[in-house]
Amino acid sequence: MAQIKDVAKRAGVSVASVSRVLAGHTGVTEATRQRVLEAVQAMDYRPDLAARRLRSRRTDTVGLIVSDIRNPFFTEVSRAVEDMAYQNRMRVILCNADENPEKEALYLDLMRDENVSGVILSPSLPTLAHFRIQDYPFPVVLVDRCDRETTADAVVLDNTDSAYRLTIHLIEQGYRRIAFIYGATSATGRQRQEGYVTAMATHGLETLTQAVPATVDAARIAASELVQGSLFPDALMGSNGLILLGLVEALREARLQFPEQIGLAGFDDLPWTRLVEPGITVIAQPTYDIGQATIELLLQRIAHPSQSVRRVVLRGELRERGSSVRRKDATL
Amino acid sequence: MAQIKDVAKRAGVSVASVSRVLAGHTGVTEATRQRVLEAVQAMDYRPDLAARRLRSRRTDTVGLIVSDIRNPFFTEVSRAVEDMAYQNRMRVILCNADENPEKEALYLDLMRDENVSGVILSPSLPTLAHFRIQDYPFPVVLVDRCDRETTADAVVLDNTDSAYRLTIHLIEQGYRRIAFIYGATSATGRQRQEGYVTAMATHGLETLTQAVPATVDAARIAASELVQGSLFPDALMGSNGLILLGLVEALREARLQFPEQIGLAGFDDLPWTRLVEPGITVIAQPTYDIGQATIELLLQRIAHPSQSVRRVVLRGELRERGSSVRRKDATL
DNA sequence: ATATTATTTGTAAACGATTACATTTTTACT
DNA sequence: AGTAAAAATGTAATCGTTTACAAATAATAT
Repeated sequence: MAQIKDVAKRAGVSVASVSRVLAGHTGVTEATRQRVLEAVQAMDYRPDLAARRLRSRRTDTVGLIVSDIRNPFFTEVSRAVEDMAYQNRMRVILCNADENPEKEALYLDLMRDENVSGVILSPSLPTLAHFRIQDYPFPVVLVDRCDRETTADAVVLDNTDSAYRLTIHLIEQGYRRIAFIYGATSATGRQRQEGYVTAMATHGLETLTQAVPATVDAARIAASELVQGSLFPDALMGSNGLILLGLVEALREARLQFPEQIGLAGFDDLPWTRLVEPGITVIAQPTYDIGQATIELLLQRIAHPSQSVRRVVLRGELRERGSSVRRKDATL
Repeated sequence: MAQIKDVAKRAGVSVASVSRVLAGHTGVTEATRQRVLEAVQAMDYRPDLAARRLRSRRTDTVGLIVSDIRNPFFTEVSRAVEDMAYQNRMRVILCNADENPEKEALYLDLMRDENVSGVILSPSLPTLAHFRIQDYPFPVVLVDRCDRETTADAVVLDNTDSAYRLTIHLIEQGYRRIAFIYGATSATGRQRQEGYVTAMATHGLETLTQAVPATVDAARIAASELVQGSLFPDALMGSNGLILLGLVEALREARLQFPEQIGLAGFDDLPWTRLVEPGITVIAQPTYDIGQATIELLLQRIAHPSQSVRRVVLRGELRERGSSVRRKDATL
């Protein structure tokens, strides 16, 4: 492999000049720039990243720690982050924490070892509770999950508002005993639950909430018990795509038709929500935008470490489908 | 930050000894080992990875270049790869090529720059056609996609066989004019098409195939034309999960009920295939296993660069559901 | 006890870039 | 033309490890 000194020799300049040209620095004459570029081309020279990183003490790498890569929300966020990162000549190290605080800690340690320029993190609830930005030697931008207490850059959905609007929609459609099943491991689930509670309160309705681990199976089991128990909800809401999936499974098992026998709505406009007849009413998240906004915020923060803390809140969009149409016996 | 010389000083040994202990080398007495470990602990010493990589010329990093991260198949494969890699103290750089050969080339270059220990690649068709393992300075293991010509380690489904079995299943259920819609960008789609063709041939049936870009929309449009055209297929098959999704959308648009008016089957047992009444018959891929087998193969190859080329073929599992039940007018 | 070998330790030279600083060349101005 | 200032270039130190090699110590055989 060609080294910088070989390139320098061929171009008839010093290694410093080669380095300067490649770094895009000014203070190098156009003539030498051309000769260097030509030599680089001719020898197919590629700088050794390890050497560069050692000397420059920068890695131009960002870490992306997602809670659960199987959740399509995070898949799409990752895609956006990756696209933008590589466009900005940054590398991405992707880690999947599986909603496990220990894994999160492990990966955050790893990011320190890798000396990354910054990290994007969607923290589990325990991690978020203890999270202090100053504990880390790199900028951190939270995505999808944060709370009022944490002072860190973040990009999130308007969780409480969206849940509020979704709940109001159900109420307006005539549902009264609406049950809210939400993921207990994330701040997001909680905030959506708050929006639901607020909406129910404004109409003087009794709340019926159930926290579960954020998995399809857990949601299915919880929903099964709910619909077969003595509480008789007339509608179910799920706080995210996985949970919503579990709810549908439970309704299928219980042979309950929606919206005829029970209403249904939830978060995340996944492809299948349109296919399950007559379609499921959801709050759609602008997932790609969220990812894009997050990496942009991180890059800004890296460029300007002392700029004030920012929180970007994106609005969810209500998509009405058949699962929540007005009840025949509605009495508003 | 503490450096190795600080640790050495505190432990009262040379830097070489510290390095040896940390590398897990033999030839160091238990007493010094303890003192070093103690000092490392006390000072919270973390070796500088850039320096280590520069000197040792190894990165302990593998690259994972997937064709489309939105495809749940690759999500699950990534998960497995990541799990296993970190268990073996390896890092993973994940790249999403979006079925774009140029992006693939770009990322493969990047892998070279990063001096990775090895790469896992699911190549697009053009890349696969030109692929020669000796063009790369690192081991490459193909996943999901390879053909008879390429001599590289690979982990794949028994695509042709699975498609054959799935087609035979439909034929046995009484379907005759079966159309096969498959992704044109991957070897996988083609091989599955072959299996379909073979199965049709053994029963003397006419084939009806349609190659499309591997997206939901492309599949939907192609299927719409098919079912509304003059060819009158009595069943549709999709070569993967995204395409299958497009088929379902097309049938919904055309208001065609399955299996009553048209049969349906495809690849990938995605969560929603159970939910769309009465369930869709699919070939389930052992996705996590595939990922696991792939990274294991890569690690082996890294450890033994000259071992003979291996191809691991995993068997797909036919899951019969309502979308392919026997036609009333079946005349076998 | 001494010679020989095996083991453990230490010293110093890499690894391949970036960059501070010194030096040379060019430009601008009197 | 001569000088000061600015710009371009080059030299060599540096980043923090690993590891080849030399040196010291311990173990074994005579």
